[in-house]
Amino acid sequence: MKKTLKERIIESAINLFEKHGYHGVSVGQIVDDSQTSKGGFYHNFKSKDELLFYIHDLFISYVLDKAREAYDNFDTPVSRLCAIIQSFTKVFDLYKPHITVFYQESAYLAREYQQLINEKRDEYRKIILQVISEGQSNGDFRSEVPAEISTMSIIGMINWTYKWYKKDGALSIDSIALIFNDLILHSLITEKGMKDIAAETYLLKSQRQ
Amino acid sequence: MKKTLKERIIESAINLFEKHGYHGVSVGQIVDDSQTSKGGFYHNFKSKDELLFYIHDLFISYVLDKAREAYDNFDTPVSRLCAIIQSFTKVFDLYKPHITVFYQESAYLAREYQQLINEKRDEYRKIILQVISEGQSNGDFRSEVPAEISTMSIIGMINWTYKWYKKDGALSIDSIALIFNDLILHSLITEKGMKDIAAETYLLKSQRQ
DNA sequence: TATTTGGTACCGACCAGTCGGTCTGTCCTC
DNA sequence: GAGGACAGACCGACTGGTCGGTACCAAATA
Repeated sequence: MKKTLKERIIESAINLFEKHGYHGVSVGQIVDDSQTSKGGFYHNFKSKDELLFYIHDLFISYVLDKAREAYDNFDTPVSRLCAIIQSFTKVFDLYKPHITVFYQESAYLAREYQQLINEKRDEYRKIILQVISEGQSNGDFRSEVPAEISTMSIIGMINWTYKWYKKDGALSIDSIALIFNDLILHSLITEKGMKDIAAETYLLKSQRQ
Repeated sequence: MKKTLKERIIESAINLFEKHGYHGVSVGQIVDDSQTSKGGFYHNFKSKDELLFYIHDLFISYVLDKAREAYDNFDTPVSRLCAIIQSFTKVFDLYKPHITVFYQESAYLAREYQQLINEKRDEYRKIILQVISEGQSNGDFRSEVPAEISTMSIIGMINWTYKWYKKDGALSIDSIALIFNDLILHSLITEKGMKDIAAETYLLKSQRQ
């Protein structure tokens, strides 16, 4: 199937935005890169602002779906959390430019769009919070740490990946996801949680024992 | 001591940039807010770019100093790491607007300035990497996890604070710093490390045992 | 002491260029 | 022949930066 003009514009925009930032790229440049015209652009988008929104929405909607899926497909806090971490981390192979734009340029979203995005972002956060809270209730996760802070720590730790991850780097995104699982589980889990379920399957094997 | 015009300009700029982003604020607005003129501005700064650099440098230099200090004042991996985490986290009370600008707008730094900033940022990262590596060598930290990833995870987790931390929120920055210590230590430390030193002093007390 | 000099800090009207966005027109399809 | 998809010349607003000028102060001169 041939790419529509709209898709071509979005693709050009994402790549240019990732490199030079939203304000570092003019509509004229996007139009050149996607081989169209001002007319073609404004036929498909109400404004440059709306284009920025599209890019945001593309990513956050995808990642939110994945999180819901992960939640539904598993039934313990540990397995759910790990599934979410895995899916979240793996998104970087596919959506790194989107993510970069998402976190660098979201301040420039028009108010109306910002709200729509924030709702989805909050819902995403709530899913993680929910999983951690459930884990604290059933004793799998330590209760000394406020679930809100754990949630933000996890999100921060994974999101930050966009600052350093290279697709052709030494570590694949899958191994990075495993490491994140290991780090996060170690920081949250109780002794009970460790025995309770097959948590070891989510941990890296030690070379030392 | 009276504030110099340069200081006033920087202060205005930081606050405006935090709210509206670098590109959302014109030199004219900065000039109005700091009660000066275009002339006054360009007498103190070569360009708007240079002003952005100043703000970046202010923050990264401070935080780098603090990390060196933390390293020098302690002599075990665990205590050093915790001191760095503490000092890093506490910076948010003082420099949150700087940090916001630092991470949202660094893409727009001119190449020449970007390099200067990157050098300091890399040095900072190296200090943390060094501490973790030393801990892995002496057996305090687990060796299953690559030190590079642990480093980036820590940095990401703490940096992300700028997205959600509110000065008048439920948790003080000091308690947040303690929680970070707890989470990070749990994720890195070995059983030996736990016994070896008084690592408990850095962990939150459980309510359950 | 009174006056000149020179340098620094600052002022604000102004400019050239760029940007997002519009509008009229053309082609192509149904 | 009507309506959607796109082309591209064009516009007004605004931006970063300039430049001739002023206010002020300390040192030099008389």
